[in-house]
Amino acid sequence: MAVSARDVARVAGVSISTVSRALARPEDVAPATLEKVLDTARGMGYRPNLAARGLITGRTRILGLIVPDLENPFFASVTKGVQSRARDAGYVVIISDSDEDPSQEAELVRDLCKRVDGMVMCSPRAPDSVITELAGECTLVLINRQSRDVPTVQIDNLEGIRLAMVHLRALGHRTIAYVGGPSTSWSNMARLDALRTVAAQRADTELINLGSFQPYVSGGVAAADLVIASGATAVVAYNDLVAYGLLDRFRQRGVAVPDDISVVGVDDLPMSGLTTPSLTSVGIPLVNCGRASVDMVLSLLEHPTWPPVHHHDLSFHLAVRASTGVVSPTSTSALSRVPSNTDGTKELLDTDV
Amino acid sequence: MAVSARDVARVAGVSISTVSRALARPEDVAPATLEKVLDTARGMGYRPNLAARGLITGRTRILGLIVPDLENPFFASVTKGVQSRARDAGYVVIISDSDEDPSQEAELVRDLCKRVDGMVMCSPRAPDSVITELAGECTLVLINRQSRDVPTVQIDNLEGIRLAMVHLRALGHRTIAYVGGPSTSWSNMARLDALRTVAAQRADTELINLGSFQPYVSGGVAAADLVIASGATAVVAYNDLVAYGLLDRFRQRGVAVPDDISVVGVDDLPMSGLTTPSLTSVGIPLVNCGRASVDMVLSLLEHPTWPPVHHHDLSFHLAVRASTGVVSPTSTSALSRVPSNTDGTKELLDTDV
DNA sequence: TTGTATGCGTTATCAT
DNA sequence: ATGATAACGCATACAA
Repeated sequence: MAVSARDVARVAGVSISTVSRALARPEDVAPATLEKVLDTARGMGYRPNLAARGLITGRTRILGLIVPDLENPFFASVTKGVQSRARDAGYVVIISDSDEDPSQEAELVRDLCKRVDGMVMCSPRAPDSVITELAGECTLVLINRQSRDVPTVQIDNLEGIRLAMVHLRALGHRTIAYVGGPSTSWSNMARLDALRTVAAQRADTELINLGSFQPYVSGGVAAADLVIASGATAVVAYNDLVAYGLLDRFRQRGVAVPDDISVVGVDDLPMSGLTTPSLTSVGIPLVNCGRASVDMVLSLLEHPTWPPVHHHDLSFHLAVRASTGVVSPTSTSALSRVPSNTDGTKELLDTDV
Repeated sequence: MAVSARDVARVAGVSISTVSRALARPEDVAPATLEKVLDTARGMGYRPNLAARGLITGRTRILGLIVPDLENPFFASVTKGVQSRARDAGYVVIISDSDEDPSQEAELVRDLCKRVDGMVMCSPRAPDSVITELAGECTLVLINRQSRDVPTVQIDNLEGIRLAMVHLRALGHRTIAYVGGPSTSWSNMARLDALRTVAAQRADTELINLGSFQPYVSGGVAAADLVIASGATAVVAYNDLVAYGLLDRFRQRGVAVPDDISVVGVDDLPMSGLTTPSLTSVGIPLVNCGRASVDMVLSLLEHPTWPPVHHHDLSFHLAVRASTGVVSPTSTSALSRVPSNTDGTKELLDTDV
C-alpha cells in the first residue's frame, strides 16, 4: 500500500495537518519541524494522493486537449506545445483524438470535463452553437478557429498570405491559383479572403480559386491536374500536406517545380524542408500556438472574473525554399493546353471535390 | 456547483446508495426504481465525481504514455494507437513528452504514477536498472525495447531486416551499407545483429557498418557522404527519418536514387510514400504497437497475478517503393572514388558520429 | 506554530 | 431490493 500523510505524520511525530502544511505552505511551519517532516516524507517516498486532494480543492491539475488526428504533423506540433507549457505550469495533459469526427468532439469534451480543469480544442469541426454550449460547461480555449463567445488562439492569415503573395509577385507571377481546404473550415475562408484582398490590391494579379479539397496529401493529388489546366504559374495550397500532394502529382505529370509552376504551402511543417523540391511555406508557429492556448486556459482558471484577452493572435513567417522561382516565359504557354480553363475565369469551382 | 449523487437521490426520492448502484450494477436494483433514478440523473445532468470514485476504488481509469518526442511521426503513430485503444476500454491517456531526455523519464514516471492506473513507455532511453526499478513502482509496459523484468511490445527485427535484404539481393545488390542509430538503442543493436545474421548466410554479401548516427534526418545527412565513399550499391538506414536525410544529401551530391544507390528505411512512416523518390521501407505497425501496449497494461491491471504473456511480438511488412532498383553496372565504379574505403573492410566505423 | 475536527462525493459493507 | 454508515486521503477552519 502507498504511504499516506498519516503515515508520515506518525513517523515524524507530528500531526497530519502539519504534514499537509509542510508541503503546501512551508512558511507557515517552524523550520525545525519543516525539515523533519520533509525529510521523513522524502525518506518514505511519500506522494500525496491526488484524488483526495482534488476532491477537496476541486482541481485536478489536468488539462484536456482534443485534436482531430494525432498523426497529422500539424496537430502533433500543437500537442507538443500544449504538453510542454502545461508541464512547466505543473499540469499534465489528457489527449484525445477525435478521428476527424465532429460529432465525437462534443462527447469528448463532456467526458473529459469532469476530469480536467480546462480544455483546449484544436481546429474543432463542430458547429458554432455546439462549441459555445460546450464552453458554458467548462473552461475552454480554441486553437485555429474563430468564435465570438469562446476565447481563441488564432493566426493572422491576412499577414501570412500577404507574405506569400508579395514573394510570388516579386518572382513575376501574376496568375496564381489557390487550392482550398474544406469549405466549412474557418482557416480556409480566412485564407481565401486574404488572397482575394491582396489580389484585389494589385490590378494585374489574377486569382484562380480552384475550390475545396481534403486538407491532406490526397487533396493535393486530386487538385494538381486542375492547377495545371488552369494556366496559373504559381499555386498556393491550403496547407503543406496539400502542397505535398501537388508536388507528387506534378512530378508524375512531368511538370517541373518551380520551372513550370511555383508552389507555396501553409504551416511550414518540419518535413517541408525535405520534400523535393523543398517547399516554400507560410509558417505557423504551431508549438507556440499550443503554448499560448495553455496560457489562456490557465489565465481563465486563475482569474475567472477577468473578461480580458479573449483572442491571442500569432503571426506567420515565410520560409522560402526551392519550390518557388521566377516565372519563366515558357511556363504558361507550355502548360495551358486546355483553352477552356484559361479564359480568365476567376472562380473555376466552388464546390468540394 | 455540479450536481452530486446526493442531489439525484433527493430528487428521485431514494437513498444515495441506490443512485450509486443504479449506475454501477443496474441488475441489483428494481426495474421501476432503476428507471426513475436513471431518468432523473440524466435530467439533472449528473456526472459522477471521478476524484471521489478514484479515492475509494484506487483506480483513476487513466493511462500514462511517455514518448521522447511528440513531433516525431514514429511516436505520433504509436500515440494514436494508445489513445484509441485506451478509449475503447474506457480509459483516457495522459501524455508526456520527455524531450529526448533519459533523465527526465524516471521523474515523469514517478510523477504520473499516482495519477494513472498504468503506464506505457515508448522507446525509453533510461538504463535497464532504472526501468526495472520503475516497473516496481507501477504497472509498466515498454514499447520497442527489450527487458527481462518488464513486459514489452516488440517488433521482430530479424524478420523485417530479412525482408529488406532478400529484396535488395533480388535486385542484384551484394555490397550493402548500414547507417545505424544510437549505439545504446536496443532497436539499433537488434537491426545490426539481424543484418549480420542475414549477410552471414550468403557468402557473397558484404555488409558495411557505417556506425552510429542520430536517429533523425540530420543523422542521415551526416552519413550520406560516408555511404557514397563506402562503395555500397545499397544502404539500409536505421529508420525512415535517417533515410530522408540520405535522400536529401544524395540529391545535393548528384547521386541518383535508385540508379546509383538504393535506399531502404525502417518504420514506413506515413510520409514515406511522398519523398522523391518514394522510400522503400520496412514497415512497423506502429498504431498496432500502441494498441497492443494498452492491451498488455489492461491485462496486467485486471490479472495482476498472471505472469503470462510478457512479450508481445509484432511483425514487419515491406513497402517496396521507388528508392530501390536493380543494381547498375556503373554504380559501383562511378561512385567508388575513395579507394581506401573499398578495401572490403566490413566494419568501417563503430563509434558514434 | 501546531493539533483537532470536519467534509469533499463516492463506493462498499452491513443491516433491514 | 434498499437504506444507513463507514471509510478513502487530504485540506482547511478553528481551537489551543
